[in-house]
Amino acid sequence: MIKKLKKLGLKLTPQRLAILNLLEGNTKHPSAEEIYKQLKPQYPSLSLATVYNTLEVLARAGELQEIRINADKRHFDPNPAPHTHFLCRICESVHDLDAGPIEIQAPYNINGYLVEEFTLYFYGICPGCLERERSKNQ
Amino acid sequence: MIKKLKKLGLKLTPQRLAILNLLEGNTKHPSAEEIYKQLKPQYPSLSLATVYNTLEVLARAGELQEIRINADKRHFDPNPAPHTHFLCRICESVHDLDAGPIEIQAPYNINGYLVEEFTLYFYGICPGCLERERSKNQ
DNA sequence: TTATTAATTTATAATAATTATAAATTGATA
DNA sequence: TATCAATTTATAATTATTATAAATTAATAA
Repeated sequence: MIKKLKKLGLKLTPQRLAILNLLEGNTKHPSAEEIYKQLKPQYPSLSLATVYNTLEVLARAGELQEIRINADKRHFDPNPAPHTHFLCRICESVHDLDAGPIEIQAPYNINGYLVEEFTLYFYGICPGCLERERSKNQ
Repeated sequence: MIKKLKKLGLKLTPQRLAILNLLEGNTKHPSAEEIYKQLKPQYPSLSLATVYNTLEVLARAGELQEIRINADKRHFDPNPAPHTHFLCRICESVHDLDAGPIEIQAPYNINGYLVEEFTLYFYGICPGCLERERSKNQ
């Protein structure tokens, strides 16, 4: 990971390492604000702008991916490989969701449109909220 | 269309009729701002808030659909039936794009997640911008 | 080890789409 | 035609994100 940053010609700053470290293996798909709030106690000088800058740089370098499943805010996934996501409309959590093989392979041409990438997002209710609803309605 | 509004218990206002009329058969997928600017000359008292309110009401009634393909702003489509869209990263225009049959049928359950709806968005370069790029690079 | 410098961080302001508010207006009904 | 709830309107508030510019710092070379 450190090697990757260097390879990209990026400076190794404590802020970047902290953000990378927080995201490593993280399956919660946090927003920039959430990342900021979680790191702030440990890095009191941390600025929200730095979080945005770092996420932007890392996303452009292909080290993570931005998830635009929520109209209100972006979420971030340390796994840059294309895969599908699910947004719960009750608790607003974002989950990985394997919907089986998806045959779309970008880039390709369709009706004269050059398709470079695509997003497939699922919306509904997550298992936790389904359970909670079930308990309530008893 | 007028019948539909009445059926929904919605008042028949000139603003609503104007917005519906503008969208009818419109394949440009305008944003709220664009709808507002187009109608303002003819309806000088029109407020942007009214455009948002009306679009919200009509979308909730299933008379049109919101397209969240662009991170910056929503677009609106008079066709409420599920179909796929394309966003050009050069001119930012939104187009209908038939990507062949999509087998996903909401609602259904996958891994304990209740999937109620999904979106499939394509990103790339539209035919017009491809042509323009081609001319430039000659 | 230290000086240099370009990259980065930081605090803060700006932006822009959307939503909330509350007063004024109006469509639908009796 | 009067009534009233629904709607419109102007405007302020909200909120995520981006821009700005000064201060700081990581990396490099002397």
